[in-house]
Amino acid sequence: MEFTSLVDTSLDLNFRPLRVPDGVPKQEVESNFIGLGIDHTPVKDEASDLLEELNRVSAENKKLTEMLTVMCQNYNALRNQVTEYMSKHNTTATTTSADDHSAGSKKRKSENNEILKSIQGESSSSDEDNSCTKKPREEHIKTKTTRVYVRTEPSDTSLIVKDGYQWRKYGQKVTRDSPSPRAYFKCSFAPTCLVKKKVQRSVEDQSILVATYEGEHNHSHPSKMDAVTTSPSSRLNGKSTLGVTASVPCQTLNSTEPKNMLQIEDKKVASSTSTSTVGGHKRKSLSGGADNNNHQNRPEFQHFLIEQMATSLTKDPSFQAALAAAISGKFLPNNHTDK
DNA sequence: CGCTTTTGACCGGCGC
DNA sequence: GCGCCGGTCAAAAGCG
Repeated sequence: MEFTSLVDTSLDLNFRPLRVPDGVPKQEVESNFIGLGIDHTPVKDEASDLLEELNRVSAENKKLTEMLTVMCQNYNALRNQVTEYMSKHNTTATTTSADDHSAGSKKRKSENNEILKSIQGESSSSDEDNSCTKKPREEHIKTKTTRVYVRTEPSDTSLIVKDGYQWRKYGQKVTRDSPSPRAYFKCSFAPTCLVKKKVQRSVEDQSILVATYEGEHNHSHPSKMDAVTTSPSSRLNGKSTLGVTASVPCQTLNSTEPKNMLQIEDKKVASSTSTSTVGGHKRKSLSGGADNNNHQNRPEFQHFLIEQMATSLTKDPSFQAALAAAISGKFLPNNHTDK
């Protein structure tokens, strides 16, 4: 992505509420009413003003929705660039995800193949994404696998990753890959939702939870449907909070603790990415965008990048709402109904 | 009482 | 064919 698009990402958020949208000047609207022969009694004037205000707000709402969509896309691009930038500034970025799994003594062949596929692109189900293949299996359900790394408190021994969705734990196993058990979750928000989640502690850093999401939610994010009340499962543990909607094209981060989110590794787009390890944790770097290295290495750009990210977050209404909820919950624990 | 979590049993795939 | 292993099931326990 181009550098200029980064500017658009957050600057568009600084919308002016009183701005007349869609290039319809306010006075033109007024003249339209005049042209329709609307009587200019005070009551009618007030009604027309309200109508005009309603139209303006509706149009503005529509435009904001579009802006939010663009912002999501730009945010993803920005995040990828940051990830790439960080990976290039870490000389320890040498190992791949396959190395990550090689902690276990003996590796099963299929597992290695799966890892290899995940690096190269995707498992057989998403090989159809390559336009060069013409297999009739394109109607198969594409199981989208997303991996999320979440840093938790060292004292937190639970395997709960709070992402806003409702999960029901249906199993726990101790695998050979890691001494810590692996927890299996199913999405319990919608009975028809078949999304599964595996949560396991990182081998290198026990304070990092590795959540692997399989499938896509066929429902909207619960936090979007009810931003105030939290799900029962999400109330259980508020230590590692993040929001990831892997099912939507743009991964929306409604995180109240953005620093907890270390990485989102989306296997579906892994064909254009390569995984590497930064500081013991895997990082994703895009294969493209290397021509931006020069200005990305400059401190000005770093500062600008940080400012842009901060601006994007602080201007984001959802982030503000989440932050307010988090703060009110932190300082006023008895203020909100907990049950 | 209903939902969630726990946990041992079971199943199927894979390697030898 | 056997054993290992990851994933899933389901009954029991826990919890609000």
